[in-house]
Amino acid sequence: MRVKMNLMADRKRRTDALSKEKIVETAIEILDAEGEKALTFRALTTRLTTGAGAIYWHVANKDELLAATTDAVITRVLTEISGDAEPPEAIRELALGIFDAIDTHPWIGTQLSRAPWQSAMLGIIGGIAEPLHALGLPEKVQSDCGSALLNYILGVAGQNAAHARLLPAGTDRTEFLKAVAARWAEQDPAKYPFLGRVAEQLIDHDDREQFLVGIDLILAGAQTLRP
Amino acid sequence: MRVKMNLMADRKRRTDALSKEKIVETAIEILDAEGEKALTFRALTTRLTTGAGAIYWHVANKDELLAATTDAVITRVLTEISGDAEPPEAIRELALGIFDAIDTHPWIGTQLSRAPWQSAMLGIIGGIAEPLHALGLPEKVQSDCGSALLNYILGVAGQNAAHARLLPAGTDRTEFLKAVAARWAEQDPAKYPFLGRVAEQLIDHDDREQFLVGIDLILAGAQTLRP
DNA sequence: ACCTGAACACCGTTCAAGT
DNA sequence: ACCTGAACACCGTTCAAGT
Repeated sequence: MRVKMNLMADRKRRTDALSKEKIVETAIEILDAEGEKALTFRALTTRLTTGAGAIYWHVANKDELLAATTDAVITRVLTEISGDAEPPEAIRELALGIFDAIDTHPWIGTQLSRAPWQSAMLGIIGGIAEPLHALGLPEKVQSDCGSALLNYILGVAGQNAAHARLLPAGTDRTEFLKAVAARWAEQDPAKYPFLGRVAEQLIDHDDREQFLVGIDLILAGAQTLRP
Repeated sequence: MRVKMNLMADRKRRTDALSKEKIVETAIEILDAEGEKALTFRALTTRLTTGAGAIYWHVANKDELLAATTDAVITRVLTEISGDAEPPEAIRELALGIFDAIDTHPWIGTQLSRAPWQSAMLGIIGGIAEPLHALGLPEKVQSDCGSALLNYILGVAGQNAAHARLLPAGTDRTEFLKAVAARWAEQDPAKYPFLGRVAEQLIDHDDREQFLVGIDLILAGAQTLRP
C-alpha cells in the first residue's frame, strides 16, 4: 500500500503532493499566525499553490477542516501527558495541557465550544472520566463532577479564544485588561456595585493559576459528597 | 425631547418607523425561529421592508447587533430575578435564569462565548459577585470562586448553543443523544475505556439538574477554603 | 485518482442619491 | 435626520475539464 503510493508519487506527482495532513498542518499555521478570520479557502489555495477543488478532494468542507485541526492539536496534547500521575493530579495535568494548548492556539477554544461530539472531545472526556473513576466516588458524583469539569474547561477555553480574538494581534495583555477595567469604571457604580473590585482582580491575577484553582474547587466540592 | 420626537414622527414618518429597538426585536425573532445562520442583513431588510443602509443607520455592524440582542435578553433575565433570595440561593437563581434563557434562545450561548466584555456580561458578573461577597469568604476565594462560576456557566451556555445548532430544528432531544451515544459505542473501547458509561449517563440525565449540581460543587469547594 | 480554476450563490458593508 | 437600493469585495462550494 505504502509502496504503491510512493511509486505513483515518483512517477507523475510532485513529491510534496497534497494530503489531508498537509492541508491540516497549513490550516493550523494560518490559524496560529493570522487568526481565525484569516483561514479561508483562498488563503489555503495560495499557500498550497493549488485550486479550491484540490482541497475539497481531501476535505469535505470547512467544518470538517476545522474539526481536523482541533483534533490534531488536542491529540498531541493528550499523548504528551505522561499518564503516570495519581488521579487528582492527572486531571490537573490534563486541564493544564488543554489550557496551555489554547494559549498557543486560541482558535481551539472557539472550535471546542462550537463543535461538540467531535473526536477531540472524546479524548478530553476520557481524560477526565478515567482518573475520576479512580477516585472511587459514587457514580452519580463522578458523572456530575465530570460534567462540571468539562463545562468549566470549555468555558475557559471559549473565553480565552474570545480574548485572543479581541487583542489586536500582539497587544500587551495587561494593557488590554487595563482598558477593560477602565471601561468598567465608567459604568454606573450603583448598577454594578462590585465592578470596581472585580476590575482590580482582573488586572493582577494569574490566569493559569486561577484556572487551576477552579479545577480544584470542583474536585473539592465532589469530595464533599463522598458518603 | 420626547415631545419633539413625537411631533416628527407624526408629521412625515410612518408610525412604525425604524429604531434600534425594533431592529433588535426583529433580529431576536429571526434568531429564535430560524437559528443563527438565518440572521442576515437581507433577512432583516425583507422582514422590516427597508434597505440595508437603513439598518446601518441605527446599528454600526453585525457584531453590535448581536451584542444588542444578547444584552436585551440577558437584561430581561436579570430584572426578572426577584433579588430577595439569600446569598447561595441568589446565585442558583441567577444561574438557572441564564440556563433557561439559553434553553429558549440558544444563540445567546454562542454570543456570550464569543463576545466577552459586552454589557450583558457585566450584569452576569455583578449578579455573581454580589451574593458571593455576602457569603463572607476571603477575598481571594471570592475572586477564584466567581471566576469559576462564570466560566462554568459560560461553558454550559456554549455547549447548549452548540447542541441547538446541531439539532436539525425540532429533532427529539433524546433521539439525538441516543445517536451520539451510538456513535460513541463505535469507538475503540481500548482507546476510550470509559466512554460506554459516559454515554449511558448522557442519555438519562437531567441537564438542568446537573447544571445546578455543578454550581453547588463549586460553591461547596469554596466553603472548603473558609479559614 | 487527483488536480485546476472559472463560475455560482450568498454574505456584510458602503455610498451616492433621494425625502 | 433618516431611508433606498444598487454596487463592491469577499466568502464557501461546485463542477466541467484536464492529467
